[in-house]
Amino acid sequence: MSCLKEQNQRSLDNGSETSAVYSSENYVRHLRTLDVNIDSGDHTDFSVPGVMPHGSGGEWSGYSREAGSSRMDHHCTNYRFYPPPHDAEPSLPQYQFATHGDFVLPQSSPFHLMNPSLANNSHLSSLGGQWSSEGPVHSNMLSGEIYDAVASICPDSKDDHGPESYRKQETMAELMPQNQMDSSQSANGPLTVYLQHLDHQLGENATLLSPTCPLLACLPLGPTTASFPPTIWSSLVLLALDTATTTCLHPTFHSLNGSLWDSKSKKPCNCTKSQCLKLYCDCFANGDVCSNCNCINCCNNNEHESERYKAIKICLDRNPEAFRPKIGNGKLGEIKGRHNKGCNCKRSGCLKNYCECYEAKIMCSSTCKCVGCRNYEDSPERKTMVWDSPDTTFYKKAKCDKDKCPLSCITLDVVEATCGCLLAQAEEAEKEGYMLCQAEKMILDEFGQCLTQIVRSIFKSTSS
DNA sequence: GAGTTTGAAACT
DNA sequence: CAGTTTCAAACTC
Repeated sequence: MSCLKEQNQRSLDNGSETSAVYSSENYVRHLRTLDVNIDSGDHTDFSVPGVMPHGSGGEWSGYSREAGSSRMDHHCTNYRFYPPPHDAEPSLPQYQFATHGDFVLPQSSPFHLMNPSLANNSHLSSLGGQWSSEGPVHSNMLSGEIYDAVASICPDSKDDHGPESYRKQETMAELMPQNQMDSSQSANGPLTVYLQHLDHQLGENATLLSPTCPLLACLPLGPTTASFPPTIWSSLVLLALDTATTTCLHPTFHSLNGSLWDSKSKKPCNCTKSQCLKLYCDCFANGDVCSNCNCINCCNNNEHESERYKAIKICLDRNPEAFRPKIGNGKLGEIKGRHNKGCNCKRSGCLKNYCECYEAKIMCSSTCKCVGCRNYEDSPERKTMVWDSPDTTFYKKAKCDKDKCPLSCITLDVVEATCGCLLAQAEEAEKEGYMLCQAEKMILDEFGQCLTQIVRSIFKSTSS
């Protein structure tokens, strides 16, 4: 525990990019090496050491200690992560050290947490390292991994976690005594209320984890897994979500409770046919709701939450990285980045704003598949570009924007490290058998300490 | 401002 | 996965 905390602390201190991760994607990658088909159609379920399937209609296939094999049951779409049994020797090459670039957690997007497919793919991680038999190490997590990590803390992987127990599992609201629920809501603040409101809005049409309360249902709650108080789980997840959504993971993101960014500065869209619910719409693609736009039949607003979330889910199902910023960050301190996907320009020479690289004021890279590109380092045309000099508007603007937003130092690493600290605190509280209120206080205290350090860093960076 | 061009996203 | 269609922004006149 202390090691974990130290590690996260280091990450907070220096924003290290590499840290220990036991993630679902690593697990899935490993499964691929075992020729286990985990991407067969709409229904994906698998059963492997340490993984607890859950969902409706699925037969619990469990972990075969004898064979150590994986079996597919194509009935449900969800799975859960649990630490592998202590007596299960890691027969697999294990993997812990993962690096990744930036990712995006769309504004008010519970789907990242709810949709395990996000954890199945995307974000390449390097392999290597050792299996952590004592459970997962939570650090440097992606949003999907936060879900997995939260689920994986639960040390209880007994056989009584079959589908039946999950089917019978009540939602948090049903599970908790009313007084606890109330205090939980007030403690978790508007985000909880908002998400519950969303759950309610989605109702039976929701294609998420639970027909009743999708977000809350993704938590490992239930009569037989109650070793951890429900409010802790919810606090952790919601806190992680809240933390992520209120930081600068994406420059255009707005927090649920208000905008860190001036939405008025957002460029208005002019969509006519997409209802602003497809990635054609820049607002939607950037995780923004439309405001002051010129769009027609817009559904990308708070009045159409349900449609909006369904659209988000469709996009994420199609491409888990759909809302990832197209321009990845460069190295620390650099202004320029790199187009994650690369452009495919054919006629513009990548010297017009049709080109996403050019539009982002960056050079094309090996990732691009453009034809006749003139947007490269030594291109004569590029050398005359207005944004090529540090004295140009672009550079001035970039610096200005950075100065304007001291929160830009809240990087993904910092968010992840914070989440890691909170999870570590939760683990410790559980281990020590603290009462619910004590555990909550510990986590909140930890969060306060994290925030203090972040604020210190901000003051440090802005004063220098 | 209307029409054209362009390339990303969506679809088949 | 490649080809085609749809879409909205960028561009031109």
